Parts: sequence; C-alpha cells; structure tokens
Amino acid sequence: MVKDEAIAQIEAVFRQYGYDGATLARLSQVTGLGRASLYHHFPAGKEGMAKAVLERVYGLLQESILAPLSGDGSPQERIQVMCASIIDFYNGGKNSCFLDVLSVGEAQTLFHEMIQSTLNTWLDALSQVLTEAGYDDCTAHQRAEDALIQIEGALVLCRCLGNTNPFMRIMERLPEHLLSHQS
Amino acid sequence: MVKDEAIAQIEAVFRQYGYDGATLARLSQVTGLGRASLYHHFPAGKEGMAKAVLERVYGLLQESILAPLSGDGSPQERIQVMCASIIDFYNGGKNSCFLDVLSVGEAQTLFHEMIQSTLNTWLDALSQVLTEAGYDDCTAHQRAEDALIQIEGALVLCRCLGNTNPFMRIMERLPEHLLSHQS
DNA sequence: GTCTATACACCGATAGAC
DNA sequence: GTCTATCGGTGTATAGAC
Repeated sequence: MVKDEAIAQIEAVFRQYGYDGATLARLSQVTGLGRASLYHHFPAGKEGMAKAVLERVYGLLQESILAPLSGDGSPQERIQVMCASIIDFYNGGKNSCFLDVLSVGEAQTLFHEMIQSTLNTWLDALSQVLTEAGYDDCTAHQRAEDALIQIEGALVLCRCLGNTNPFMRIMERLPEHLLSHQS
Repeated sequence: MVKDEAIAQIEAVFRQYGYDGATLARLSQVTGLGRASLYHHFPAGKEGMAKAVLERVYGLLQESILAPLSGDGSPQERIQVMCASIIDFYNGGKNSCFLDVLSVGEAQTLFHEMIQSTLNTWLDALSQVLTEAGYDDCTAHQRAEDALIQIEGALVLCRCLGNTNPFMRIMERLPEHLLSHQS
C-alpha cells in the first residue's frame, strides 16, 4: 500500500521533531501529499497520524523484535537476533525512539496508554525469555528493564552528543550482559 | 533575585512540554508575568529563556552534582553524595532531563553545542573520579558513560511507564555498579 | 516593570472544485 | 484522491501607555 510508505515517512518526522514540532507543512513536504490529501488519508488529522505511526511501531516491534524471541534456538541466540533487529530499527543509533519523543508534553496525555502498553509488551517478552534462560521472575524482570533503560538512555546520549558510539557499544554487549552470571 | 525564581519555573515548563510545547502563554501563566513582561526580562524571547535555563542547569550541575565529586572523602563516598544530589535534581524520577527534551527538533539546532558540552562536562568529572579510584582511562570513561546512559534511560522509562521505580532502582545501585570489580 | 492592544506568520483543519 | 482557497485560532514578538 502507498499509505504504508507515507506512514513510514511521517514516523521519521515525528521521531526527529517530536509531536509539536511535526507540523503539517513538514509532514506534507516529506510525504509529497498536500495538506488536504493528508486529511483524506488520516481524517483524524495529526493525532490520527501519530496513532497510525504508533500502530506501525507496535507492529514492527512484534514482527522484527519480539517474534524472534519466541522462535527457535537457545535464549542466547534469540536475544542476539533481537539485538540485531534493534540496531536496524534505530538505524544504528541515528534515530530517536518514537515512544520517547511522543511521551513529552501534551502528546503524552494523548498517547500515554499506547506508549505504556507497547513498552510493557516489550518488557514482558524479554522477561519471558530470561525466565526460560533460568532466571527467577524478579531477576528476569529487572534485567529486561535494565535492557530497555540502556537502549533508551544510549539513544538519548547519541542524540545529545551527536555520535552513535554509545548505542553501538551498549548493543554489542547487551546479549552477554543479559545472560551473565552476576547480580 | 526574582528572576532566578522565574527561570526555575520556566525550566519546569520546558522539562514537561519540550521546547515547541512550551508556549509563551504557558510560560506567562506559570511565572505570573505577562507576555510583555517576559520579553522585558528576556529580550531574546523564548530562545533566550531556554538559554537562561540551560545556564542555570549547568550551574546546578556544577554546584550540586559535580562539586561533591572533587571534594573530600573516598571516591565511594563522593559518588554517593553525587547520587543523592541527582535524585534530588530529578525529583526522584518525576522530572525529565532538560538536556533530553531540548535535544529534539529545531531546539537541537539551536542548543546542540551547549547540550553537548554540558553532558561532556559531566562525563569528564565522573570519569576523573573513577580514574582516581584506580580504573584505567578507558574503563573509567566507559563507566561514566554507562552511568549517564542509565540515568537518562531510566528517566525515559519512568516518563513512559508513569512510575518512578526504574529511576530509583538504578540510582540505588549506581555507586556499587560504578565501583564494582567486574568488566 | 507591567499592562493592553495589536501585528503578522503559521498552526491545524475544512470546503468545494476537479 | 488531489488541488486551491480559506477559516478560526494561536504562535511569537512588539509598541506604547502607565
């Protein structure tokens, strides 16, 4: 569908400019659609576009990141596949997290539930694999949370510092970090 | 000075709403100053207000967070003092990081250098203490970076999930994490 | 230093022709 | 489905009285 491509382009604008900074002028320019055409595809306007992107992100998370976690292979292997997808998803640290930028300001009021549940889906899936790997529930949940903390934090640092090293360093050591035999 | 109080209130608005979402109407309401009065105190307008807040944040970082790092006591003790100040600074995880929210969109273009150098100041000071604690330069720098990654990431998770547990958990273990004898 | 009034651009959103 | 034209509202910023 052509619309899917438009949503991907809209996503990029939200990622870079945030909800308030993603003006219809910019969205129109990036997609090549006139303002009125955008409203034809997204009757709910900007809020509808953000919702569509959130659903897209949720879908991508399920398909490319979480699906491998419940696939074949050892927990180690599955986590490594997930990490490779994550690197891809965030373009090696060049992209901000959509959930992060949409959780600020009035956008938070609009999308808090979807953001929260998307993040919880991710946390649960990761926690599940770690439980399979032999950790007790509490440890598994903490390590899953640690992983997302490091991913989100690294992306913030990359954005602030203007280089992708923190993200790549974190991602390289994440599999062993999740499965190491310490605290 | 009365202006200092206003800057603190302006800071809160930027933290919560981001640069684009921090409208003059909101800034006026929070400070109790009329729009025109704001321009009297900040002739450069909104951009000037953000700059003033950035300078305030830099000052607070120096005074309450970095100063203890070069004070008396063992590295452990100094790091613990820093952590206590950080918890205070971010209101126990309820506040977003100002550098984080100002590093998105057009604000990034305006303030990238100040954001970058503020973060580097923090990284360097932390790295220095870890060097004093006996780590080689490379390890010290990585651990300092890890600390900021975890702080920023935890704040993002707190904002998205709507609870402060991730931040408090990270902060409690940060001192031992920084000084532990592993990788 | 703070107020009212206002300029002017841009915002999100809609109407209606094609 | 896309276009031009346009609405009402709000954005930042300024002028000038007090």
